[in-house]
Amino acid sequence: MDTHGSGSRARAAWPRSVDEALAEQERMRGLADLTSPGPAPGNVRLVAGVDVSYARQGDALVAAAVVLDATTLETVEVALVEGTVTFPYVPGLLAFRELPPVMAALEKLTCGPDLLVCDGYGVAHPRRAGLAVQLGVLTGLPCFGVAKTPFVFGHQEVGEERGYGAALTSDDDEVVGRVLRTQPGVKPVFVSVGHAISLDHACAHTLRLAPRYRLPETTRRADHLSRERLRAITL
DNA sequence: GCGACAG
DNA sequence: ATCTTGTCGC
Repeated sequence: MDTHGSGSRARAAWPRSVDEALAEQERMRGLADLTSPGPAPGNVRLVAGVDVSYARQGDALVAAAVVLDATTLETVEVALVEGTVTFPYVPGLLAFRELPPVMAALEKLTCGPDLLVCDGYGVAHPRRAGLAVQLGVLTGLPCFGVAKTPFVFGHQEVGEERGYGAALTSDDDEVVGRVLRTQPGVKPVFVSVGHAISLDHACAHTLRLAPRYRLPETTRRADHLSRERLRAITL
C-alpha cells in the first residue's frame, strides 16, 4: 500500500523515551481529522485489520495486517512481519510499542485498503491520541479502534441486544466513543474514532465486521495469524 | 500521596 | 500482551 502521501508528512523521529513520545503524541493529535464523516460501510471495498503478538520470553514479536473484502468478509491479503520490541508497554503510549511493526506489515501489502481497524482506542484516550489516532495520521487512511476492555472513561448501561450502545463520555461531557454490543448477551466492545471517520460510521463498520463473534473479523484474523507465526518461530 | 491504567 | 484446566454450550 502507499504509505507515503499524507503519511510521510506526519512522520518524524520515532521516540525512544517517554518524554519524546509524549511530545510526538501531542503533535500527531494535532494532525488528526476528527470532523470528516469518512466512509460509510457501503463506500468501503477493502478493510484492513492489524494486531501484534509478543513472545512470553524475550523481545520477539509478530505483526499482522489482514485485508478483507468489506462486503463478503473474505480474506483478500495477509502480511506478516517478524520483529523485536523497541518500546516498553506504558498505559497511554501503546502506539509507540505497536506501530513500528504494524506500519512495516502495512507496507508489505500490495493492495491499498480504504479503511483501517485496530485493537485499542482512538480519541477515547487520556490525551485524545490513542493507537487509532496515530495509525490514521501516519497512514492518512480512515481509522478507528475497537478495544476489548475499559480504559479511562465510564458509560451507562448497555442494552443486551446486538447493536445497542452507550456513549463513552469524558469529564467535560464530551462524547469520545461508544460502548457497543456486537453480540447479544456478550460483553460489549469499546469503539472510538482515530482519523477521518465518524463515530457512527465506525460503529456501523464494527457491527458489519462482527456478524458472528464479539470482535471484528479484522482483529480476530490478525490476532490468529500473528500468534500462529509467533509460535512457529518461538519453538 | 496512592492507585488505576488499551495491548 | 502472556500464563493457564476444566467446563458449558452450539
